[in-house]
Amino acid sequence: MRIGELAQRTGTTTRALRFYEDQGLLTARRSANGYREYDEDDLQLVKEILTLQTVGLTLEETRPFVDCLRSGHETGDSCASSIEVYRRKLEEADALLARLGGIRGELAAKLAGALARQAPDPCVVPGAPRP
Amino acid sequence: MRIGELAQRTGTTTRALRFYEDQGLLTARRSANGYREYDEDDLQLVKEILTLQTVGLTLEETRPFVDCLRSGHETGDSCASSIEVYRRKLEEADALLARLGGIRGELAAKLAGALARQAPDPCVVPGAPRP
DNA sequence: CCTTGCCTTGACGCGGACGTCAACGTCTAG
DNA sequence: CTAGACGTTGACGTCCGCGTCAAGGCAAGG
Repeated sequence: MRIGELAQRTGTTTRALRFYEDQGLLTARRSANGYREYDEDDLQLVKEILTLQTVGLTLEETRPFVDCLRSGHETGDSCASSIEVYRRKLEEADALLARLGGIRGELAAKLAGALARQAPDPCVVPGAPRP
Repeated sequence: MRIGELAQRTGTTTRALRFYEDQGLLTARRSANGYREYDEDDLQLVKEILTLQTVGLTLEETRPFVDCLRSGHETGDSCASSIEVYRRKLEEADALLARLGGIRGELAAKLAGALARQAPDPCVVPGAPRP
């Protein structure tokens, strides 16, 4: 298949696919007229990349998975380096969750403080009919 | 005080302060030689900006707080528009936490799956002495 | 006088993942 | 023959919050 079809079947854009090629993640045979030609393996590879993107991996981080698929494994995460990336990203996610949770708390506190200052009466819920 | 001192007392850089000025968040009087001159109000204003940054607001989103301080209020969050920003960011944080939690779960599942495929024997912990 | 350290403006760089445009070749249907 | 849909490469734009020069002016100490 050509690039347009691959883009459509994977739900991405031709621009993205060419970009992946630039980054060395995707390679393409060329037909006589210079058009890129892809097969089912490429389809799987792109799907893998896109799936990994949705769970927060950068393109660089998908490289081990791509290499793993290229070296004949059935899944991209059959190799130790891929699993290592999973571990790292899991740690990153946990760290981010912790930070974000803290931030959420600070935000909530700031909001509460501002509301308290705005309406210093603690017994009346906002939306009082008469000032 | 001049820009270097302001930067030092707020824990930021002169470059950042000039950038804030570019964005219209900070204004400075000029002394005879063209140097920027700041007062204590500016110090508070910059501190407010930096604090808001740490809780995830973009510079653009700090603008209501800055305007609020400029219009004479004691705190930047004394105005309705600032409070509205708090609310929005709180919602954003919650949405992000939810997404990130989901992602974390997917990552954990992928890792577990990969490990299971790697060592199909569920009774032996990794690190077996003999293959 | 010279050096040092502060200040000025302006302009480009970065990371990430593409979008968008230019300017063109190619294939297919009518 | 021509229009339209597809493909090609290359290069610059986007967002954000500055960092990092470059190329100087200004003030104070020795």
